[in-house]
Formats: sequence, structure tokens, C-alpha cells
Amino acid sequence: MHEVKAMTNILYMTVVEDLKDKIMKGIYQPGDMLKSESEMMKEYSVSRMTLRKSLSLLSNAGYIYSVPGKGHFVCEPETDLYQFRFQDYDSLACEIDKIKLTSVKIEDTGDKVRDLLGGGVTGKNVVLERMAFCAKNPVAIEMVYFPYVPHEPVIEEKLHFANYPKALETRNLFALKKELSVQLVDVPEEVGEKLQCNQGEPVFLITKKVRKKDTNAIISVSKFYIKKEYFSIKAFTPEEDDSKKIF
Amino acid sequence: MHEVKAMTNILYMTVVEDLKDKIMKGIYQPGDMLKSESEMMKEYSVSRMTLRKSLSLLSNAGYIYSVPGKGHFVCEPETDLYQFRFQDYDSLACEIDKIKLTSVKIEDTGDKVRDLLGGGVTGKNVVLERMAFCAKNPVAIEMVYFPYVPHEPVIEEKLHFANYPKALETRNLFALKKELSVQLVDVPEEVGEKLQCNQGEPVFLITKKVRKKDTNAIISVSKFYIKKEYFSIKAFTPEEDDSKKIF
DNA sequence: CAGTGGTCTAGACCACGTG
DNA sequence: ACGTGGTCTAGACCACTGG
Repeated sequence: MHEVKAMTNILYMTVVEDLKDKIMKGIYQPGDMLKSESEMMKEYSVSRMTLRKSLSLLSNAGYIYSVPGKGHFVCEPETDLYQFRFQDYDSLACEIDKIKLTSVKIEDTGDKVRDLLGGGVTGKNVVLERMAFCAKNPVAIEMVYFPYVPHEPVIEEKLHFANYPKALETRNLFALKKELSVQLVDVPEEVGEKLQCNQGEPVFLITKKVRKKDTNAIISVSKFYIKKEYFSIKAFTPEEDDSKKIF
Repeated sequence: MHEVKAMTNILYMTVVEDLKDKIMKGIYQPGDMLKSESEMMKEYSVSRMTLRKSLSLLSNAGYIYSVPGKGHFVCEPETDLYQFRFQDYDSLACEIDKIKLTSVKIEDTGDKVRDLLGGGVTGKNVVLERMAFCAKNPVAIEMVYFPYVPHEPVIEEKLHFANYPKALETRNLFALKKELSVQLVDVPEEVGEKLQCNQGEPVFLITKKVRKKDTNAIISVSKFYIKKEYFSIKAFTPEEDDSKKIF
């Protein structure tokens, strides 16, 4: 049995570890109901609030859920969910030695992207273009679209963003959510020229949309074209951290 | 001010929503310290445990963290983390109308993959090969490697897994974690023939490793080769669910 | 109806960080 | 020494589910 025994003498942790252990070992299977709270209080000799703290942690970690009036149950495990980080140029598979702001334009009509942005009153969009180089060779190009708001001082900052991508993602990051689409496309002609690709060569196209959490309005759309050799993803099933979220 | 006011009369939720609101609006900035618990107890007229329940929720959702002896602080937001689902053949960009088990072998020597698997006493690995078809055309091929354990009944199940990929991912999903690597490679010759690709054509290679959470031992390695038109990823910054994890 | 989980309180003791 | 957050208790009332 060689119980690895918790290195904590924190009551609720011993309960968490015991239950987690039983789930890991399959003693409790997905769908099974745990004992009732009053039974577990006796079994572990803890108060109700302490026991519930343990159950709460197990719930947050995706092991159990509860149904009022019935009991606590073991979850169906989430096994197909993966996480990865994408930090714009930091995510490329090479050392970027130069990032160059290559174009700043304000477009006002006929742009399909404008609809996405739900353009403001003016309907004008700022379009920035940036390129990343590795050993003098272009490896990626990025086009960023966001609504042009006249007289907004933030724009000025954004226009100097060559090395400060974050500047584009407004003041309060908590209020934003982002979507990423990763696909392989045949390089568009103008992009191919700039990246020095053969015509029709496949390149990664990563589209990033930034939205407001509350209204869902799109704040910006970015299109990254990346030479196919310079991008890959490593993703992992989420781990519980067991740290900092302690209380 | 038009407070959208919570549709709950749950005390701890009103606290959560007020604090979250202040963070969203930037009244509290990342790094800022919140008021002390005793101050907030008075401010919201709640007991300590109720207040701490609110703080716990905000902590789980990534808004705040705490430092014993000092106070509660607003987090630096996590903005570059994305999630997506990868469910083997269900993740392809087309309707798979047929999955065919094309080969079952037991290899025992000189295989580079064996090291990865940390082969058991026998050092033998089972190698399965499966292909997915869309409108009669092959679109993906998968090679799965896992240790051969003589007399283990599970093997028998696995060998019939043509349409049951999950069978490969052992009895207790809670005890497993997975890694995914997504890259673009030139199609290897044998794979190219089977997928009917031109030589040297780029294809997606997705490598999936399944490990035990406790020992980190690799349980299986899968290699998916997917024709480049048939794969893409859509990923999102994690959302708080605000449901089921209620207690 | 009795049993379950969900919310909430008032109090206690501790370990930690700052002066 | 004092204030902070971290742990824990005993008890209360409620809404829900089931027989």
C-alpha cells in the first residue's frame, strides 16, 4: 500500500488527498456518488465547513460535482482539452532578431475586415503591418486591424508598437477574451513577395481576434502569416496547480 | 452608473460581482492590494467565511491572489493562454466516413519509439496503424505505439479499437495526462504512398503522448499524419464557467 | 416526511509580516 | 505587539429530492 502520505497536516488537504486517491485508483468511478456529507464528516472527523472546503477543491479540479438534494458525484474526466501559449512573435520557432513596422494605413471603405470590427461611427480602421526577421530573413508578417477612433490618444501609442505588441491589447486585459485560428493556406501573392516565398507555397495563417468580454465586440483582428518551418505548437492537458489558489 | 445588478441574492455572489466589476473597470489594477478582510466584512456586511468564499472564487477565476500576513492582491492577467479540444479523428476538417485498422504489429528491437515508452521487461511494443477516409480518399494515418504486456487482457480490447480510440487510453482517465505537438513536416515516403501524397509534400504531424500523472511514465505515443487541408485549430482564452462549480 | 446539499454566522486559534 | 490572512468548529436556516 505504501501510502505516500500527505506532507501537510492541513485537515482539508488530507480529505482531498484521500478522495482524489480513491478516484485515481478507480475505487470511485465516474458517475459514482460519494458518501453524504454527514457520513464523511464522521469518517474524517472534520466539521461540515472543512469537509465542504475539501469538496470545493475537488470540484474546482474537475474531479467531482454536486447535485442539490442528491449528493456528490465523480465527474466524467475531461481528456481532450489542451492548453498552449501563443505570444505572437515569441511563439516562433527561431530567434527573432528584428521586428519592423512596415506600414501604417487608415482604410475607410470596402474592407471586409471592417465588418468584423463593427467599425465605429467613422467606419475607419487602422491597419498596421509588421514583419519579423531571423538572421536577416523574413519569417513572418502580421497585419493588425482595429477601429480608428479620432482624437483617441491611445492610437498614438499603438502606432509606436513595433516592439510592443501588448500595447495593442488595451488598458484592461481582464475585460478581454481572445480567439485563435490556426490553419495552413497557400500564401497570398502580396504576402509571398514580402516573405520571399514561392508562389502557392503553404504558410501558416494565424488569425487572432480580441473581443470585449461583456459586449463581445471585436476590438482587433490580427493576421499572422508565418513561414511553415517556423511555427509549431506544444499543448498539454491542464494541470491543477495546487499552489497559490490556497484559500 | 446603471449597475447591471446581480440576478442572485446570494451574498457571496454580490461581493464577487462588485469586486470583479472594480477589477474589470480598472478601479483595481494588477498588483493593487484590496482592502483587508475585516474592512471588507464591514463594507459588505458579511461574515468572514462568506467574504472568504467570495475571495476564493475570485482567486480560482484568476483575478486575485493572497499573501499571508499582507493582504489580497489583483493578479497580472493571463492573456496568452489558449484552450482547444483535440479528439483524434473528430478534429479533422471533414466528415470521416470510414476508419480502417490497417496493421497490427509487435516490434521488439531497435525501435526508437521503444525508448520513449520505456518498454517493460520484454521490451516489446504493439504498433497499430489506422487510416481515416473521407469520400473514399485517405486523409489521415495514425500510428499508435504502446508497450506489449503479455497476457494482459486489455490488449485484446485494444486490438479491436478501429472505431474506439478511447479504448487505448486506459481504464482510469483521471490518472493520465497528455501532450500534443503540432507541426508541419515533409511527408515520409511510406506515409506519402498510403496517403497518396506527392513526395515531399508538407503534411501535419501531430504527436500525442499519454503519460501517467504520478510516475510520468509514457503509456502510449501516437503519430497522426494528416493531409494539410484537413486540419486546423480553433482555440480560445479560457472562460470562467460560473456554473456547476458552485459550492 | 427525512435526508441531501447550499448559504451564512460568530467565534476561535494559529503563522506570518511589519513595525 | 498588532494586523494580516489561513484553518477550523458548532450551529443555524433554507431549497431541493426522494419515498
